[in-house]
Amino acid sequence: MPKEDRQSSFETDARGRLLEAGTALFAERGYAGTTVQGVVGRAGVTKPVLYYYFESKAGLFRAILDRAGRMQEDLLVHIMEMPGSTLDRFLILYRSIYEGMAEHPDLFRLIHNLLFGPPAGIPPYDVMVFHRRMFAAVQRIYNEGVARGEVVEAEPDEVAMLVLGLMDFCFHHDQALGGVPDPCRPERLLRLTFQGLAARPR
Amino acid sequence: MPKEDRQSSFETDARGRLLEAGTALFAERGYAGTTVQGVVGRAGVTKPVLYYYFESKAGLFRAILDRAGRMQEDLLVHIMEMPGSTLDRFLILYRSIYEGMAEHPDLFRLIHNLLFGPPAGIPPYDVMVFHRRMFAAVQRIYNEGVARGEVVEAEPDEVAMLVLGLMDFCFHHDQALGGVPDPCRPERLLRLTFQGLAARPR
DNA sequence: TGATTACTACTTACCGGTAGGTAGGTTTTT
DNA sequence: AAAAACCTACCTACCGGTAAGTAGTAATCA
Repeated sequence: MPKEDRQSSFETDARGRLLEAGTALFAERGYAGTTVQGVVGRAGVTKPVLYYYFESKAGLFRAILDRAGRMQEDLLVHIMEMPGSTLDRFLILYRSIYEGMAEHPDLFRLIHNLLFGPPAGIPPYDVMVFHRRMFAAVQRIYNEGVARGEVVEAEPDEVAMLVLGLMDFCFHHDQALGGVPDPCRPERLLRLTFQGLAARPR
Repeated sequence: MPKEDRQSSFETDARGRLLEAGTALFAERGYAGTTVQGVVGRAGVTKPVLYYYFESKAGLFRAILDRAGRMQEDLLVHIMEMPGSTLDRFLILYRSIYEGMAEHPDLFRLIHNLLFGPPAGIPPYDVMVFHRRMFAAVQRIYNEGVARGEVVEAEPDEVAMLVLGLMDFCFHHDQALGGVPDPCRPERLLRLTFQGLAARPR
């Protein structure tokens, strides 16, 4: 048995490569479209190694998402501590996300595909937590902005949809058309949107 | 052989039910996650009937998307003829889309999932046409608005991302959380955004 | 007009291939 | 030596797809 499921200890070579290969293939082909054969082939190990570290294909999937969830939490904690105006903080959020994307592109694509792709056919997993965490963060930033009088009072829920929808769509656009993932576009769009959100001085 | 592929003639019972069942299952489980067995089971026919009307699982998939493409074209032609201010026309666009969603929910979910879901694992098909058609329509509406001085000059490309990203995100939100698909939310968000887009009178 | 032919729309029964998963032995590390 | 890390060889279940045959009906022909 793998050492107490190795939740936080060092990744062995094989285990880490399986996580990486699984992330890449799940992101590229979806869960159902990914074969165990393909994952172990890409990881350069044999099949039973996967079943040794993760009890099943679904287990590998869960392990990948669990790790991603921890990463997202860390990222958001870090962002929520940043000072600045509401717009500044949203821009920091965007930039951090884009940095994360640059560092772990496959992982971000995977989450994105899970959130926006077909709902069934994957092992039971609350993928919506990723969404809810982002929503909560955006709402909190906006509410603090309202308290300081920086932005107009609006349904925080709807502002969050605007801010996140914009970013997700840019992300999707970047990776659908395999061009350059311009990190400035969401910023420009956000500024554009903010001209309607920011409290206008009389 | 089925009469000249029946592109436009009457749908037999079996053929129509296969299209419907395929749409529902592809939308729910994705292409790879959908089995031919499942489709024919839902359609209430036997397996070779699928291969009789469509040459393969991929053929059924293509037939569904081809039909959807024609429907989208018709819808957009109809919308582009509508008069009104830029905001009005965008609102009409939103409402038409939401009406289409109410009428063919599975079909819209399928397209949405294909556009935003994992890229590989489906038969070769230019799913991006759905995207491009919407983009072109929004850009045209906006450009006409610019010409009439109704809206500020901005990259039409970026405005389209704003307008479509907003709607897609609302759509996604509606169907991810299985609640009521409030057709007014995208309208409210659009108005919110327009306060920054509309040319402000001096 | 009745018999024959021909076609559409299906059915039952079945492939070959491959999916996820495992039994059990072997090497490597501690 | 004992535990951990891995391999070869294999199993069962089910996948997409097909061969071959048939009920029902429309067209053809003597």
